[in-house]
Amino acid sequence: MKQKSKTVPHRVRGKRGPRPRNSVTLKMVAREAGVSASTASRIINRTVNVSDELRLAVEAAIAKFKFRPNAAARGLALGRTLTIGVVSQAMDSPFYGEALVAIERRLQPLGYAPLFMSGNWQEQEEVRCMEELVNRGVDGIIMFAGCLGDAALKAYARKVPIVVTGRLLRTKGLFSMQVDDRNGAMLAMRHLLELGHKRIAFVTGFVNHPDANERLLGYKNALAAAGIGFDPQLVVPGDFHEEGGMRAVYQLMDSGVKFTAMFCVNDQTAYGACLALFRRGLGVPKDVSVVGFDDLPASTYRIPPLTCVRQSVQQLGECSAEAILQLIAGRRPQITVPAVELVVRESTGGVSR
Amino acid sequence: MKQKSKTVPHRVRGKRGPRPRNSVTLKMVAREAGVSASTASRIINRTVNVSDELRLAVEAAIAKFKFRPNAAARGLALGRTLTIGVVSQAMDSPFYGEALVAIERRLQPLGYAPLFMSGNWQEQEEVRCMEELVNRGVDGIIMFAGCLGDAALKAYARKVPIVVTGRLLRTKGLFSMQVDDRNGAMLAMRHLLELGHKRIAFVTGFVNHPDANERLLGYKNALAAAGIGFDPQLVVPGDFHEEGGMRAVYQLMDSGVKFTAMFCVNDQTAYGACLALFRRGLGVPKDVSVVGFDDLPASTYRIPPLTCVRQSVQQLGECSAEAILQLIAGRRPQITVPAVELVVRESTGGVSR
DNA sequence: AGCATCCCTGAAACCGGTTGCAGAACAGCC
DNA sequence: GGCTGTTCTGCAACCGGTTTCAGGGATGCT
Repeated sequence: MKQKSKTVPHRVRGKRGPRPRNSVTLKMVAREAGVSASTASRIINRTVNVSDELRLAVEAAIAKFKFRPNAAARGLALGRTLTIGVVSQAMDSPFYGEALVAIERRLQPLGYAPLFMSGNWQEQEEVRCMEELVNRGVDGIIMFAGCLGDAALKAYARKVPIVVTGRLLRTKGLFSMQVDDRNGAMLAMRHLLELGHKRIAFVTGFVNHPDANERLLGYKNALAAAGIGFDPQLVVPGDFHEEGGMRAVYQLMDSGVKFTAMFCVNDQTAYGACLALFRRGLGVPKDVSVVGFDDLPASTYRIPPLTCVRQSVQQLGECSAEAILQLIAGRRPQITVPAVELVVRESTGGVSR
Repeated sequence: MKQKSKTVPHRVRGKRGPRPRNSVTLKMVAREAGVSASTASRIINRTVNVSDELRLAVEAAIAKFKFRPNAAARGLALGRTLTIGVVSQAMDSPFYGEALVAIERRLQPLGYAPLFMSGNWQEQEEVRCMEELVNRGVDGIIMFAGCLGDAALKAYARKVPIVVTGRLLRTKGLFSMQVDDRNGAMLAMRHLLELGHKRIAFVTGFVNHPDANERLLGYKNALAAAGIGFDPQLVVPGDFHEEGGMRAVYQLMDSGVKFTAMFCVNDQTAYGACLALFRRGLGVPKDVSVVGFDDLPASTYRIPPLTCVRQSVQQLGECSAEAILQLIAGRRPQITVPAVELVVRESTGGVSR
């Protein structure tokens, strides 16, 4: 009768794998040092005390082979990948660049690496990013704004810690932070009002974008506080980019509305607005004062340098990195959101006509 | 006598691991579908033909559980992580942003995700990035410029495919591409010369930066071709940023050298130069013509819009992504480096004084 | 019927780490 | 010496996939 071979162990494969594995493994280091892999691992991670002799031997072997533990294996064993997913909307936007750098800098000394992905302001793409990040087993996710629904976000938060900006949300495993857009807008408006402007246009962003809405609210509040009536004709749509700013100016001027100042939903919009004014022969701030929002690095070097509301994107990045770390550590983040402030430069002046 | 317990199998641990593993595993899917993990794996990867019945069962189970394979485990088993490391110098630089987006877009449909890290123009940091990326087992690395030595780069290329820009190097597993800086500089200079400028300043970058050197060479060649003597006083150092451009203008003007046009090593330098000229009461292009290099998105919206040499950073990103994919596939990349071209806008004009 | 093939499928080895458990070595104390 | 405690170390299980190998069933051919 043929014997069942169930219990016969497999022959060890001679060589395998689609690609040559030329990297140094823990086992090789351990053998070189004359210890077992477990001991070597413990020495590397300082999990327990080990005799000096062995420790030195292992360290020597590590140095000799330039051994660096395989991140995938470690991630698999530990259930942590030392990776933080970061979903921004467009990495080429000067707005996000700063934040990403700040995150990277904060994370790097702790061994964490950021994995950046772009949502491009499309819910579907944001979902793709989130799924991908979860599959890759990131230890946490930082999400900048975005159109993903609150409910979906909360669902993800049950699988992995999440820090989100641009909205306020309370759930376990999620921390949200929002800059004070409304207050920022009021700072800008108060500045223009103090300069004597009464006809102030507002170039907004996409319809229903929360940031834009908040800033519009600040615009209205400031007008009301100054006793100036709200004129819907002075509010025109933009797209958060230069093009939108240009179109907005053309639309305003073509409609015949009078205005002596503009408050733009963000700096890029202001850049476009300035160019359109220039094209129509109007000077900034001689004929029209312009205020932006963000304080991008480039704003300092515009001609003229742009007056704007500063929200420190760098600080925002630092804070979100800090928050995700605390969330991962199981603590509830104690973070103060960076304040907005007005930076007066040379794109604003008194009323001249 | 006490029996040796070597052969007694360990008791299965009840629960372990520092964090709860709440994710769906292949095994769960397989059990649900009534097949083994091996079969499920094969179905997912389409490794072999499987009866329709089983395939449908497995697909149903996957859908039911929303199963997505754990990337770390897959990476460990396959030896590939579907991750491409990208070392840029500063992610907040508008220059790199575009390239990164292009890379992401090219890689995404293939399941690859880019892992971005910043070298900050420091050899030591670049080494850190490379080490980290290698440890993480990325399938390939794209490196933008940088100060890492050629020898070191070649050494890394023996462990992982590398695409590098900004230098020319030939080794196995490495592909390099360089935009034609010299030719670009000559385009810019020819334009200024044709406008009648004879006293043209050049604001360079860091000393010994290869790009800056190449562009300086183009500057000299163009002058020589036009029969104009080279005046070292017209060449001043910058730093590739706005600040450097400003300092350069001040230095030029304070030294009393006469010039009617400036060629700047990159757009950001030109922005700074324009601002400094503005500060000193000089108009662009009325008093001084300015040409940049890069054609950053912002250049279109400067006042006046900047004339510059365009190197399509986006194309550069696409090409490098394409190249690394081909390299990973074991082919030698067939890539044509994007050409440089002159984009004439409004920061250049005829000589007025 | 007898035998070689081919197609599917599952058990188990393997990727490269971490870690629970037990055993060895050694010290301290009665 | 005998016994208890520490401290250190190694075996082997485990993370969650992929893949080799062998075996069972169906089929083709003589």
